[in-house]
Amino acid sequence: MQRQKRTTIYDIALKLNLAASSVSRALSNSNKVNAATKALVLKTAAEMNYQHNAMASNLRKGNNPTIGVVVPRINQNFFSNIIAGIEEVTYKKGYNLIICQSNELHAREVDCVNALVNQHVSCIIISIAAETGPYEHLQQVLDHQIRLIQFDRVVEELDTFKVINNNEKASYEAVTHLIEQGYRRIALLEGPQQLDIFRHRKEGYLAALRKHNIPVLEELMCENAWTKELGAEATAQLLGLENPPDAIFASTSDFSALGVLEVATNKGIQIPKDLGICGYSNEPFTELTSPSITTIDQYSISMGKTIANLYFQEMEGLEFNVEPKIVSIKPKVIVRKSTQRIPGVNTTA
Amino acid sequence: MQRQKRTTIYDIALKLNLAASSVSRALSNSNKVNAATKALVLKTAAEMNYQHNAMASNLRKGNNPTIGVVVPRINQNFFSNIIAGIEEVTYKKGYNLIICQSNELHAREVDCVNALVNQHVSCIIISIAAETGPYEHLQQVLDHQIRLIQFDRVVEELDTFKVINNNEKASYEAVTHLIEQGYRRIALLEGPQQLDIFRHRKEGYLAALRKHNIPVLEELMCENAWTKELGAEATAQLLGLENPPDAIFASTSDFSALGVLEVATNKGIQIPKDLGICGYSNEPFTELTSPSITTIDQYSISMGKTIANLYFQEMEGLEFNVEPKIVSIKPKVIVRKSTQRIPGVNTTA
DNA sequence: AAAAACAGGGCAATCGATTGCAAAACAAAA
DNA sequence: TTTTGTTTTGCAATCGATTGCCCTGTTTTT
Repeated sequence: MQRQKRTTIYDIALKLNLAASSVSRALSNSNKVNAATKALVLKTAAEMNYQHNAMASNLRKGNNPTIGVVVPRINQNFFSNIIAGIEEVTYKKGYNLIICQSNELHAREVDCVNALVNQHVSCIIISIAAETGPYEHLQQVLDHQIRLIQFDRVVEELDTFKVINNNEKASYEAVTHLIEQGYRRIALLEGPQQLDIFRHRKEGYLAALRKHNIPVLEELMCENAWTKELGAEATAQLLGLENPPDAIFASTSDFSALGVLEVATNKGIQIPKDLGICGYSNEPFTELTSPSITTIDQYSISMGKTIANLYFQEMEGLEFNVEPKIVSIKPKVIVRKSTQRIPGVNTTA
Repeated sequence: MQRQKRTTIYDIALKLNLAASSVSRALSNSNKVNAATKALVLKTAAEMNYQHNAMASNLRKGNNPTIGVVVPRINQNFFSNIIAGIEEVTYKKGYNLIICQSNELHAREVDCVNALVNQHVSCIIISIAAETGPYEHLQQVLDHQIRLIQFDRVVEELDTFKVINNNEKASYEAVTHLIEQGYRRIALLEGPQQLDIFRHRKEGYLAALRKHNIPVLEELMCENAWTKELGAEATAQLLGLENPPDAIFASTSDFSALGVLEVATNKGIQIPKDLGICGYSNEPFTELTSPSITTIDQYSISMGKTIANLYFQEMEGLEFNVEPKIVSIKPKVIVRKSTQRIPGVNTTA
């Protein structure tokens, strides 16, 4: 494969009998070059089909206006919204976005992070995989003076910028809403407890129960029910109890809640009358099920923007050793039919 | 901001009293360097926290193992699945993925493409924006010897590799299914006709009607009904006709079909008995509505893989001027309740 | 008219890794 | 011991753009 050489500033310089430095200055619109020359260079560059070589430029300038993003799955509503939000901001700043997915695997996450460090990106934005492991790779990022922002699922011990949802608070409010609707035996579907977000959601659940003097029952808490299938399984089990729950809070995801809904519906259980269901994430489909599912919106697109802005406002070009900020976003409970037993009463917006 | 210098191969060379070239060879596992030295270099590199500089390397080697992807919207199910599929393949090949979204705007698409050309990416994968315009920017890509793969929404005139869905065929089959179910006055919700995909879908619709000797009625074809809102509007209008349709094929998207469903349901129309509804894309929610919506699956994740494989199998490292291939994928009609009037009869799978 | 300020442009080093070629070191063959 | 062959290593150019410094005219100031 013999690709013909691209036009470089030297080619332009040669043609115009100029020095490459002048061409470079003309192209970067420096004021150290005559307006006429500038125009000539620009014109010639266009004619010769010149394209700026970002690799060479970045190498010389020692910085790469690129941000790397590592998420568990690109095609998950929450994450693709986050990415869209980030892109919206980085695009305006002329930054590129390199995207990787860990597929929830720790080894792959490490791989992705290393590739990004090799690229000398300016910043790495990450939400860690469910399969956690040592976090040396993240420490490495910092050691290499690359900015690091963790979001949603974070390694708490690691002292970095973070953008998180106040999962505990959201969870607390969701459960409070259930209680206000008269539910008393509220089951919890938990996610993998090695992830902080799921621990926090559980804490919110427990806090709400305690606050209202409702006993916490071990039998009503199901570990690792974070897919539709696992949610369905857990539900089948819960509904088979001698004293089944009157509400299920699928704190893991709306998919899990969907599993709950299907099993319950198949059993002929009336929702919300006999069983309340609350999910998490405000996936688009929650509005469309029958009944529609109460859930928690995480403002994912705007969260993505917040993350990117954090970089540009607090980190770009500034000292490396500033005190990391932690931004906490309060998610919002979206009340829908799956939990509305008492028509008039609504939870706090 | 004074960031301390990163370790380079020169630093390692200095420390070990070697030449940089040897260090480079050791790190790239060349067989032109002694095993002992190799081990020593590797060890020292690790100790000194060395990280390979991809920018310098790519510059020297004159290639950038990176693929750029431009899509209208990152957070649209179809596209995020495509991206996930592409990533799956490129990750294994050690390629990076730069993602941009055009937001359906032509100017922004041009911007994104230019940025990718500047980066000297190896390949650009694109699905064009709804707001079309001149396609010089794509011609430019080819002029710069960068591989170009168009997918889904393509500029037909442009002679490049393409991965497309056989929209006409899919559409034909969907309408045929409607006819088999006894629907006779089938309305069509069209998308922007400057996009080839929507033209093809319309052709499939027309072909199916003709094939079954069903008259084509202008009043049953609605232009530009490709969002939920527009779909709803169009439906309201259609159902107000003296002779309303008995089925609506929302060839634009499932969102549009959702609009149809809502309006029809609100009017108390029985689905599928009095009105059949068919969407396009197999969005996850189509399974969840009541009734569930018949739609067309585009195998998006596997399509993403196909696209990436096309690059690696047909283009990477090969001659630039090979005859572009066009891969056509046949989407599949997913029959659900919104069109099943006759329980037994099913369409071809 | 001499001095100072400034505009415009060129020279050459630099960013960090790679690689063709040459040199050195060592082993094997004559 | 000399010659030939094979490893191993070093030298220096290269990829393409940027930038500090210097040089040459021209304009402004005194």
